[in-house]
Formats: sequence, C-alpha cells, structure tokens
Amino acid sequence: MSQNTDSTQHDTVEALRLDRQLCFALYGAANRVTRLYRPLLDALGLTYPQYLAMLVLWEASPRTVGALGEALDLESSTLTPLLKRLEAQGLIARARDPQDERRVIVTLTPTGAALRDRAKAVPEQLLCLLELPLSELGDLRERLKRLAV
Amino acid sequence: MSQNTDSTQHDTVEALRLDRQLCFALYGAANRVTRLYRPLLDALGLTYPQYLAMLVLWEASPRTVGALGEALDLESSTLTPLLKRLEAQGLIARARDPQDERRVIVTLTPTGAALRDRAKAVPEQLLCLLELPLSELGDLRERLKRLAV
DNA sequence: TGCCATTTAATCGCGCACGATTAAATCGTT
DNA sequence: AACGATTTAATCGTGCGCGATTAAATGGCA
Repeated sequence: MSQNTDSTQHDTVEALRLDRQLCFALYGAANRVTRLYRPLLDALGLTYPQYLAMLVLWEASPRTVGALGEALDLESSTLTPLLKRLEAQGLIARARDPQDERRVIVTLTPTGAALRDRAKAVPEQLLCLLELPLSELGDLRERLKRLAV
Repeated sequence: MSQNTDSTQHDTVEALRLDRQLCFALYGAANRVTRLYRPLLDALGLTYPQYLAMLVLWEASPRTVGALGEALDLESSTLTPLLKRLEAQGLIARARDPQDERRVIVTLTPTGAALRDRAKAVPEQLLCLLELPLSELGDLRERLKRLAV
C-alpha cells in the first residue's frame, strides 16, 4: 500500500510538472515574443495586437468588425476599443454599413495604408531577434496553428 | 525597373504574410489555450496565470516574489497584484523576510497546499481538450522553450 | 560612521482579453 | 404588417502584463 501511495503521488507530481512545462512554454513564449516586438513596433506607434490588426487590414482593407474578429480570433469586446485607438491615430476609419446598419466597416486611411511601407522591415528585424533558423519556423508555425483549434 | 518594383513589392507582401503567420500562430495558440483552461480552472477558483503561480509554489513553497518572478518570467508589477488576490483567497501568505526586509516571502497556506489534490486532474483534462498526440507534445514544448530566450 | 549605489517590491497608467450583458438592426414566420 | 428570434457591435467589470517610477532596505567603500 505504501508503494501504491507513492506511485500515485509520483504520478501527480509528474502530471503537474508536465503540465507546467507544456502550458508554461506556450505562455512564456507568447509573452517573450510580444516583448521582442515592442521596441520594433514603438517606432510605428503600434502595440502588438494593433500590428496584427493592421497586418490583416493590409491584406484586405474594407472589412467588417466581425470579419476582423474572425481573422484574429478576438471578441468585439477586445476589438472595438483597439479599433477606436487605431481610429484616433488616423490609421483607420469606422463607419456603419448602410446596407446593414448592424455591421461596422473598417477601412484603411491613406495614412494607415502608407504605414505598411515602414512596417515592411519588422518581420526581418524580428527574425534576427528570434535567432530561429528559418527551417524550424515554418514547422513551428504549422504545429501552433493546429494547436487547440 | 517595373520588374524590380514588382519583385520588391512581392517580397514585402510575402514577408508581412509570413510574419503574420508566425507571430499570429503563437499569439492565437496562447489565447486559445488560455480559453481552454478557463472552464477547468473556474472549478478551482483560479485564473490561468494564478494556476501557473500555484504550480510553481506546489513544487517549492516558501519562495520570494523575486524567485517566483524568475520562474514565471514576470515582473513584480504583474506578480504583486496577482499574489494579493491569491492571498485574499487564503491560498498563500505574504510576509517580509526578517533577514532582509526588502524581500517578501510567499508561503502556501494549508488550504493552498490542499488545492493541489483538486488540481491534479487538470493536466489530463486539458490534454483531452487539446487533442494533441503525446508524442508531439514534448517536441513542441522544447521548441517553444528555446523560442526567444 | 556616513553616504551613495544597488537591490527589491510596490505603485501607477495604459492596453489588451474575455465573459456577460445590452441595444439596435435584420430576418423569418405567420 | 407584426412580432419574436437572430445577428452584430458596443459596453461593463475583472484580471493580467509591462514599462516607468517610487520607496525602502541593504551593501560597499571612503
């Protein structure tokens, strides 16, 4: 019985340690990468989530808030304030869709579209900071995309 | 020249798209995993970062705030309020180190230590939700740990 | 001993991130 | 046409996460 108890306790220790490593690795990596982006994005006046929103808009500009939320996997409770800040910076415009007044259409302003030129150096700069071989990058990305669909 | 311009523009598009995929995959995966933990941790009355702090404390209980911050890679500006909430729940105690009044020592209360029993089911539950083969898990963890040291 | 540099947490302000709720517009069905 | 269900953003409250600053204790050195 003493052996049984030991084994159970050992399993608990192992399970919790494993869990710590798994989830913590993801949590820590995300925090570290955000910190890595900060100095690069400061120059553009963007936060990391704002940069992500701009990346999505640079690919296709007039988008509804809902479509942005789908692309970024974010709720309107997160997006609405973020978009208001981008609007206050003059990078985007927000307007109700005349066809369907429930929707809000987000459009890049000329300033917002122009920011793309200054942003194009960011990916390479970040890659340098990451010190991750390009070969591993694609593989890691695919694994993460599949994680917790 | 037109070809040169096209090629440059194409590179920019590609770089920004790649960047979006790389950083976004990490960002999205971290958000999704946090959302996945939420219902499991609600039962324990913990948030995900609070759970991480408890995992660290369950491994070694009297720890300074600084040591916790090192283990979790978090600043005191994040940890102090989080620890105050754990203290308010009766899971930990915070006290100045008599040997060095600058330090604050964090100790598990009996309640906090006992919570470990109820938490031991969490890793397995999460693994089920993740639907990630165990074989991939360790590999992913190692890659993430190396990411952006 | 006295004094300046360093260490350590705490505080403050800002910007996410989310669940729950609300409000308005649209849709469907009768 | 009417009215209940659904869709869509916005709002609210809570809890991070961080950089910058502050305050207190300690250490080191003349």
